[in-house]
Amino acid sequence: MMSSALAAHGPEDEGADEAPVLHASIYEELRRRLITGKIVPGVGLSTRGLAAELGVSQMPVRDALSRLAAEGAVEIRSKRKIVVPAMTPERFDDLLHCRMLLEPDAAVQALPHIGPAALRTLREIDAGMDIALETGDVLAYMEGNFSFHFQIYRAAAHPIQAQLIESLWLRFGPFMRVVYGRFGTANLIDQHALALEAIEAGDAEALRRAISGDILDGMGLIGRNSWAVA
Amino acid sequence: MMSSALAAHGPEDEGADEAPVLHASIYEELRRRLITGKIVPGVGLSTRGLAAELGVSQMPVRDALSRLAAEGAVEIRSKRKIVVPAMTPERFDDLLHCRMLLEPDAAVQALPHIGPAALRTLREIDAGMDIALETGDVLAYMEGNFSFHFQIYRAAAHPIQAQLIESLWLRFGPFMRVVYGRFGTANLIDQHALALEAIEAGDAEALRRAISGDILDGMGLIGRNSWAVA
DNA sequence: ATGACCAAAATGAGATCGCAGCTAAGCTGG
DNA sequence: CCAGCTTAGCTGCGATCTCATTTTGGTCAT
Repeated sequence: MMSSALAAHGPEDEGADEAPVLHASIYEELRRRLITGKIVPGVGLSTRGLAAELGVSQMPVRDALSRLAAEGAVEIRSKRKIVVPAMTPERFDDLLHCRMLLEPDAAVQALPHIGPAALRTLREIDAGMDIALETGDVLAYMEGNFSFHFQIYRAAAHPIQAQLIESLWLRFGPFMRVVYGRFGTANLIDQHALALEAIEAGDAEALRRAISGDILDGMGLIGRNSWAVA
Repeated sequence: MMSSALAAHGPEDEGADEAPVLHASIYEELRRRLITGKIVPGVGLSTRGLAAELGVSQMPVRDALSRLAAEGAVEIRSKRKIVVPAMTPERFDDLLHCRMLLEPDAAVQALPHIGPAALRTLREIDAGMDIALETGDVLAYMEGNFSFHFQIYRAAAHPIQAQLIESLWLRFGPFMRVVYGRFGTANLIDQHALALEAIEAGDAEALRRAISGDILDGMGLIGRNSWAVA
């Protein structure tokens, strides 16, 4: 049962030795579910439940959840409860603030390292997102969005910075899923076109503005008023 | 045997329920050792060894190491080795870059929330650091430095940002220990005085400059040439 | 009908055991 | 005496079991 889910074993950050470690696979799978919003805030995760669902024992699940807890993606509340933290206005501000600090800069740092091949990949991802927008496929849109941004960020020679940004996405992914699910993806503009132009032109400042705009647009869409979801 | 080490159970980030969870204690203990540089890069950690040393079984140690690995503090070499990653010029640049992005801003954000009591605490910490500098107590100096910075950062209402910064300190702590141990602490100037003045005056820009200067001074001391340590 | 309380199910944490892989010491054959 | 191989001891990973505690559902008293 788990084979299908874990087969999509996303590219590892460190391209080192790829040992088929089970807990790493579980971690990747859960991380994917969080970033793409397959797991929404408030749901209770249980080691036994996930273990049964993925066909392994509790142990790898525990390791994976432990890692996710360290990254703030899940919260091991008091005792006997592991939940995806609910979004609050303060938390949202915090996340948005950090994103604005790290992501535009990461894009600018990456700019010199984006070659023609990477640019082509970016265009493909963007095209896929357009389709997802039209068909209203929220999951595909979020996956594409993630791929687009990190295709850029990972091009920079700053893996730690990229990792920090990832941990941010891990935290707001579940929440954005809820937002998109409520508002739909119809209103979303394709902010990536500006970024692509800036990359092609090699214009660092334009790229910075494009990424900043994308972040503010995507997260600003929420309006700071709709916190009923918890 | 572990009781003495684990008794110093640093204040948890989330001031929630303080459940005496064993793996959390182990995590705190190891984290403290890393930030204060008690564990130097390159040493091989083993779950069984640490478990025996701390008087627990492998499991809590595994959880703790798993968390630390997630934060990049330790590296689980796919085959049978857990090590503290060695510092490289690229890694160092990456870390320094991230610090400069996050920390000065965090200090500025925190400025309005630093009351008289917190300021007094900061002065006490600074005084302790002066003593540590004179006596050449590297460990006390690093502990004080950590306390000083995070007393500021944690005052801001941005726990996520503070957590990101912590993960950065976790990564360069072991390395700085080696550097201080080699160069001594005699050359270190007390950059914190400027920060204290800025805080007292409520001058955001001065505080930003002070923190930036402190980071560049402390890490720039290395000179980018002394990478023989591995 | 409602609220308090108790017991059973469920959960996370920890311990113990077994496994596969690597390392290094020790042995054997030349 | 040295080169090459074998083997025994670590290693981290995963499974299974136990336990204390929390949660929850149902029941009984008011």
